[in-house]
Amino acid sequence: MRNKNSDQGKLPSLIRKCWMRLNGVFQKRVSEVGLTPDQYIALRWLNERTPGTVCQATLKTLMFTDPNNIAALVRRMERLNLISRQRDPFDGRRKLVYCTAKGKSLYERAKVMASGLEEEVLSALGKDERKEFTGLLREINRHLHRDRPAG
Amino acid sequence: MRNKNSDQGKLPSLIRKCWMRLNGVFQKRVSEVGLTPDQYIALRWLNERTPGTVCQATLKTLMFTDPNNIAALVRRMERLNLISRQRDPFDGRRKLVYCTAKGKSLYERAKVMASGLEEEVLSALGKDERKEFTGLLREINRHLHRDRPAG
DNA sequence: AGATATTAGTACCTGTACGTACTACCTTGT
DNA sequence: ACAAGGTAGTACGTACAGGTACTAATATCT
Repeated sequence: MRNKNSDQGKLPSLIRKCWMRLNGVFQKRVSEVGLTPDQYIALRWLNERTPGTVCQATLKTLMFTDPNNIAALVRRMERLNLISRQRDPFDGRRKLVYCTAKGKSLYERAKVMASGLEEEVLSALGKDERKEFTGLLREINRHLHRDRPAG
Repeated sequence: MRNKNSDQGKLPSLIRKCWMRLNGVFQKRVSEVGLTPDQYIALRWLNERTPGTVCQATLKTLMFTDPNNIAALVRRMERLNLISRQRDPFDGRRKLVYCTAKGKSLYERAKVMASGLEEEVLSALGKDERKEFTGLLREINRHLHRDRPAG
């Protein structure tokens, strides 16, 4: 039973390593065209939604993060001229986010670079294992979504 | 075939969410005794190794991160009096890291708080699914470990 | 002994995660 | 019309991830 200590905290450690490595590979790919992973993800959503329908709160939901992080991300992207922002004329609280021509150009190039990454990662697994794995991830995510202890 | 857009980039997104939520729950637990997740992990290794045998490079390896992050982590922990550092008298390059009494005390309390988290997370899965899941994670980790594209 | 390479650690930079506290705006209730 | 509550966004602080560039100490080769 006593597995020495290399297996202590197996699951958090494994998921942490998995995420960090996956993000690292992803970052290396998209950084070749001058984007970070999150910038790429944000641009992807902006290019998949009708322009003028995405505000920062929408991005927050789509990207599973905080208003906080979105604000910082969007500010950096605006500084890099990847996106532009303006107040929603129909709701003065909202700031609509628009992808610039430069943003779209980098996104299209990054898409080529990044495409196939998921396939490569999953290529470590067999056909059946892929469905099994993503299914288990979803279950854990659902479970963690409800686990709000001692908030 | 066209799954709308909610499933775009499934795997990175799923692993990201899984890691972030897991870390979030973990953080809530250990923060109740005044530690961050990484501080807890560092203290765990320090308390499992013979004192005087752990330098920052060792921690780097154990925690799967950079000298960079270790330096910052260890500096914060030293400032909080959780650990102390001194040069290895036998190798002047190394800085040995020691857990203080305060660090050990917080670690012991956090261990109680944090223990059972993995069990709770895995409780989303059945007995057989657990082994399956951790096995698949290991495979992907091994695969990503070799995937060093366009470094 | 002296030049070179390797290893441990640091400093500085950007980017991301998340907490609290705050402003600006919309909506609702009285 | 005005107060109360909810929502969108910001500012500030701390912590973590990772890049480059640098110092210091050790090891090696000549």
